[in-house]
Amino acid sequence: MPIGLSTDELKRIDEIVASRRTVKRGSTLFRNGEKFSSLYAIRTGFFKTCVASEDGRDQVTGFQMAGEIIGLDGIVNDRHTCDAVALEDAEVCVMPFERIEELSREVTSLQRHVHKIMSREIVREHGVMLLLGSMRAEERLATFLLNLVQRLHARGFSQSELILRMTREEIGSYLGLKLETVSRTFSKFAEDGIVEVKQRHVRILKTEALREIVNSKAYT
Amino acid sequence: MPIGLSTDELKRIDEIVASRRTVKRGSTLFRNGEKFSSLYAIRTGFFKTCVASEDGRDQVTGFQMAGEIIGLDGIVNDRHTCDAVALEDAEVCVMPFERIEELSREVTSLQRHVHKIMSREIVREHGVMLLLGSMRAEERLATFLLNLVQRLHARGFSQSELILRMTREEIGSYLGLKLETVSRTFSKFAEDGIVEVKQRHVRILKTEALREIVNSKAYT
DNA sequence: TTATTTTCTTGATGTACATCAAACCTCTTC
DNA sequence: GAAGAGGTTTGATGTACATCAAGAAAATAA
Repeated sequence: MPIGLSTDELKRIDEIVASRRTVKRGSTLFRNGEKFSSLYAIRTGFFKTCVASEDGRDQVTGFQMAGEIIGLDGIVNDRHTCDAVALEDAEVCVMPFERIEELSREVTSLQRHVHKIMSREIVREHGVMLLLGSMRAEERLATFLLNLVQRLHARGFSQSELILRMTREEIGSYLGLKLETVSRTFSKFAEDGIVEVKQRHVRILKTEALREIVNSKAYT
Repeated sequence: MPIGLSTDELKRIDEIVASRRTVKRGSTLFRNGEKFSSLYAIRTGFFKTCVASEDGRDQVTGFQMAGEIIGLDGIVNDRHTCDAVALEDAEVCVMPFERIEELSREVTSLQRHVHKIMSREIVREHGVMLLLGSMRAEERLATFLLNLVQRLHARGFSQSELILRMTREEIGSYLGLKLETVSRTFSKFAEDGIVEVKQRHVRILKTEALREIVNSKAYT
């Protein structure tokens, strides 16, 4: 979280965290319809967020990892509008939103930070809309892999190796594809020598090739 | 904008508006890459926002009408990441973001309001992701029409009649479809007696039928 | 360990939508 | 008014992905 704050400011921001909470793999941090009270900063673990339509359709709206904030959806209506499910055992910091608002009235840099987090999420979703609205299966999966590995790398993990914490079906839901298509596209990438895939373990052999796939002029 | 504020608070919020700006049909309010400085409240007119990928693909991320706020995308990086184009002559209130932040440090209700606006946009985009990720063409167009007419109705317009301010291609981009598919789907709805379509003029004859299409159990 | 479930892969087939193409309509501009 | 451009409709055809299905591999439980 920290970005050029004085030690005093940092201390105050620490006060935001009311408590910690652990979430077992497979259980939810919050659920659609539940009362909103806090934002959550992920300390460890991996989450997915998903929305459901009235008729039971499901859409994964994002995957979140350590250092990222979830719960922003709840602010508008004081109720959460999606589910946050832990894909591996996780620990989060509980940050009561009231306290965030209170403190960000006093600490300008925190106020700015909160705004940026929300704006970042809006921009991220623009990217997903672009992906869902105009990309082909290979481009979607390539984009997904590059994004994931980039975020992991920023956290000190490998640039080329990653373990997927989600199923093919969850990847498919996020990318607007069926799990079979996700699987086939992985196989295609493997055949082409772009990645090595062994179940959830993925090794990227040719990052550049993935980038080219993303920027392929195909599909005007 | 107003929601249970004291007259004093309202007066202060008025101070936010630095100026008004008119945007001619077809020209941009802001553009990807431009320096971010202000949010804009639409007074009159109709906008689309769109993002572009590096390889020139285009995706309409939303259509905005009177009373709605655009520009939130610019907050993260101090630069806009999408284009806002007027689809008809428009007038907006220019609200310097610095001033918004300043004032929302003092006026709690404004702070809350700003947070809600951003959260609402996040939730809206979740809905679009669901649409793009899991709906068929008819469901997408039905959802689109219902959403548009509902927002217009909230502004005092008809529940059943509307004039589209955007082309079939722009609708298609927003819905992840080609313009031909949008056109065909309109024709299909017309054949089924659900709507009357004459170019940009649309009259909804059976709102309920549209709702059923949206909630069709088809496509698990 | 074995049993059971969940997840993943791969093949055969089907379909919704894209693409290509031509004609028509509407609005603008001169 | 004529001429042109942009937008829309509709048909014929193609294709990317979904669906259906079956078997293999892991993960989890007994």
